Amino acid sequence: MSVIAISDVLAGKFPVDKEISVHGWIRTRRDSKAGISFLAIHDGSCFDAIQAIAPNNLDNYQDEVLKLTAGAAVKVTGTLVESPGQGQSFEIQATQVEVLGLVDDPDTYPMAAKRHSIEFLREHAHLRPRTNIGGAVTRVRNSLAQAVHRFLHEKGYMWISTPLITGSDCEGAGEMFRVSTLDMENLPKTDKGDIDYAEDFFGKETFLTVSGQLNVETYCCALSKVYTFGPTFRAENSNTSRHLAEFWMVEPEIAFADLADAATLAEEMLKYVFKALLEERADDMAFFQQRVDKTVIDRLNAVINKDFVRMDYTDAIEILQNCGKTFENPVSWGVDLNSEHERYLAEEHVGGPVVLQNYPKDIKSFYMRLNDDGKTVAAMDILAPGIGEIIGGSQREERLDVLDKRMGEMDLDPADYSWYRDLRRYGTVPHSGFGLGFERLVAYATGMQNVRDVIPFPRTPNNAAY
RNA sequence: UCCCCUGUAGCUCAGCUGGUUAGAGCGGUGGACUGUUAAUCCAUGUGUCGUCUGUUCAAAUCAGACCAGGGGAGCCA
Repeated sequence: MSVIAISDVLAGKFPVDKEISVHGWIRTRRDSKAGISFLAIHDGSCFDAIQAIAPNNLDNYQDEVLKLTAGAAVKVTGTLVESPGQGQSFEIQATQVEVLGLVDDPDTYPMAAKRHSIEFLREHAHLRPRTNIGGAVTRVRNSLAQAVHRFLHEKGYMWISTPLITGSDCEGAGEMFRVSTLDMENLPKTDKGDIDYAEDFFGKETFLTVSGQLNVETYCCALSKVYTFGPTFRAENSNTSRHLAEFWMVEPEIAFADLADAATLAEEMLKYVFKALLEERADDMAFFQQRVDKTVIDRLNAVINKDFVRMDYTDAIEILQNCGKTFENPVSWGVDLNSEHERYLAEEHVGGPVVLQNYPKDIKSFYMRLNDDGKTVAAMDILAPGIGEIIGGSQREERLDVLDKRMGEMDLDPADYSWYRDLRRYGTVPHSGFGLGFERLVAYATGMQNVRDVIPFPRTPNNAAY
């Protein structure tokens, strides 16, 4: 039989006075001496639970219905009716309440019908999705992911499945996790006494990817408009509310495009996905507005309706130097901006997302295109109020001689990048792209303060439970 | 990795200038009441006081180490 979603029932997609069945988990049970019990049942399909009325003449009323507690699983069959009570439009007059699974110890069931701290929920990641906040985050995350794919698909971008296991130890974006099948208790050694990775699964050292960018550039230089959207891994010892060891990243790559094209695509994408979110998940967003961040909906609407400010790094330095504020870290041309600087620019000076671009070459990666001034590269960061850097991107260096020179300056061995260099040897073209940290996007869109609470099973230093 | 804060009942916390049987709210359980909305009212509290070591006649309370969580910083997405 097909299972009916509670979201469809509450949306009025089923005729009243007809029999239906719903499946789900009990949120609360309230008993009335009028001879009925009220069951609030949720199935995750929407924010709201549906109310079922269980009369005390059900066969299993005493033995089972009265034992239902938060978290128990049920199938309820009955007549869909318009609710005479306040707070819901429809409810089910149950003729049958089938108990699929009770909670064996309600006293210690972690997700009791009460407020919990966000940290407590995080430590019960397997039960967290049953809560209002866990369900809402999950639905918003899904809505945003689908909107990202839809937006890029409609724009003609092709989704490229770049590898998670990489043989290049030089992706240049942080510490990497090693992938190996060697016996760590008994490592094979070469004559020189080093670990012999020729004995390893791939016959060489391999790692989990820190970015799909270098790989997706190869497909960009063949299919023109491409993107990756998948997990990435960084073995950095980062303990912040903005970093994960395993996180998801959206990385579009556009051929025949400059930095401004990439910034435009990023801006259009953010506007598109936030608009889709507000339309698709009004119920969840109302919850976040009420309980998590009073400004979240206004903030998203501001992003949708305002043009992003674009600002050169050089101008940003001037603004920071002349703003009259004293920063812990002094500002001068050539320094990398700190959180406090980025926050001032996005939150106070602009009051919205800002595209910072054309950074000094010395603080950016080798593959970013050198500008004509010889001092800066065509790189951009999009800074969002409250969360900081949400997007990082650049125009890629397409000139082989300049690329080689930059690699030389940064002590990188061109031999390690032979296939990447080939793209510049065989029909090279200007191209640009960016990376969007998906968890940061979800955090920004919900008002959640910590990316660990917007990914189902967060991976952070010392934490890989579940 | 660095700085700061925290770790007491299923959960959120109080207690901590060391001193008899460690408390409250919520949850749960029992009852009352009610077409109820995490309802209301009454009753119900034996928990390695994060772990280990030390100081002391005496440690939840003081000290040290360690572990865990949070906030900030750095790295970045």
